[in-house]
Amino acid sequence: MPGADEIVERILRAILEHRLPPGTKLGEERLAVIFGVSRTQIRMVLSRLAHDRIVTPVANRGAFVSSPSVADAREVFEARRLIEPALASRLAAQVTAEQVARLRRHVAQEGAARVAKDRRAMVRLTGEFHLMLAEMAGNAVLARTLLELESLTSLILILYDSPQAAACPPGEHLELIEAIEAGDGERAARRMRTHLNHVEAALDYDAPQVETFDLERALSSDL
Amino acid sequence: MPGADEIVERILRAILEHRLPPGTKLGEERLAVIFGVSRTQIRMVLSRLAHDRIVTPVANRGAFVSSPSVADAREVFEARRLIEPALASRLAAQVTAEQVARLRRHVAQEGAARVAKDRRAMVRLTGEFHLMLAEMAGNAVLARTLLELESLTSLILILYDSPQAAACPPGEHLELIEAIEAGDGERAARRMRTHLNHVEAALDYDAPQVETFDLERALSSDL
DNA sequence: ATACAATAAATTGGATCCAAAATGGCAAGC
DNA sequence: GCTTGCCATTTTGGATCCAATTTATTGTAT
Repeated sequence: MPGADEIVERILRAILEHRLPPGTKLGEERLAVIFGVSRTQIRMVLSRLAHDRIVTPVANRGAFVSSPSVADAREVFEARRLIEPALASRLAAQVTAEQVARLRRHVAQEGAARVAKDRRAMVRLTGEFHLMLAEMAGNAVLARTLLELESLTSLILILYDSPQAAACPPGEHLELIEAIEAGDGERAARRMRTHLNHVEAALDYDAPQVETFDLERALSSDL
Repeated sequence: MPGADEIVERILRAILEHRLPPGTKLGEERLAVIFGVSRTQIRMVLSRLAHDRIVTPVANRGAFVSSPSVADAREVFEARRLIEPALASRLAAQVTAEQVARLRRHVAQEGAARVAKDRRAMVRLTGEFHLMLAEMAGNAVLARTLLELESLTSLILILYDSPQAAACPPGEHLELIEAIEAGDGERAARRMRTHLNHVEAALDYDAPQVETFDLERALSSDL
């Protein structure tokens, strides 16, 4: 029987792995039996997720996985462009050989998932790469913020990414590691910035990929 | 009877105004009668605040207003140095005359509180100034993050600021506004950075002003 | 046959209740 | 007189219960 923190973790992980698309209803009783806890705990969990905008509560109707609007998406990427380049730069100044090795191993896994065409693993690993950088940079406050941003990014990708486009362009993580390993903070920051620009540029804000429950509501109000 | 969101707001405001020092016990029943709601709501509120590290839960003993460690404090200021200069720069590029007027009015209030030696108002107003900038910059995600950072800063000031030192050096907010009004993003970012450096430099990380419960725990582990 | 209305089922939102742990006071003993 | 151990009280942590709103279903009427 997991605690509230662990349940939050597992739901976030499910979102990061694209197992929970935007608009999914998170019924309290359902979750309670899934995790083997009481509804009270679940409501605690949903309250926290709602506080981080990962979940959107609708009065008397329950909590739904959020469907970030285009405006939300732009804000998330803007925030990431602020935080992550600075984080990469900081890491370049203090990175250890052991950390570089871990990053390289991780990127190797990404490559393996890519050739295996395991999209779920790919999405998870690319997301985890960014979180790994944040943890290594040694600022827990920012790492937590980035976990939130990464989760929202995951939802944004489902909504606005063209299905065949990779979550992160292939070689860019490796180039980033090289800049970090070389201790070149300026270059690392620049590469992170362009990397994030590429990810956002691959989105199509005009064509949401999934029928969001916003759409459903729009339809139902049409009757 | 306020909702959970409003109660969170009011507790955060109390922290920003230095009415809730670090280490204060937040008993559930106490809060429940204060806000005229049931304990269930309060536990929701405390759960959210704990999730943001504003409050620290101790098993079977209740929730306490957090006492950020020196390491925590450094991380908070590092995060603010990352976010706020970029925010100021962004605002400089899009600020309206009406917004500038609001900022000037706010700084005037700060000055009035200063001459009136109303420390509580001063602390609240200087904190609100930074939050106001974040809101005007038009990124809700970052504004929320900054509210969290500002609350933690408030606790840090109580713990490590020398009592007579002002929370923010007098003229710097005004200089910042001038740079923003001039549309000079580069200068605005630079001034914000030096401003935050001044605030942190005024701290004395070696001499906590209050007996934190971290200290108490250090003593009790001495027995 | 379709649309509408009424009723039944399910779900959320909130409060109350119960057990477990901790705190504080009290008495006994050193 | 001070410390130590025990018991009562308080408080947290969790689950259960109840009311209110919503959703689904069924029946009826046009």
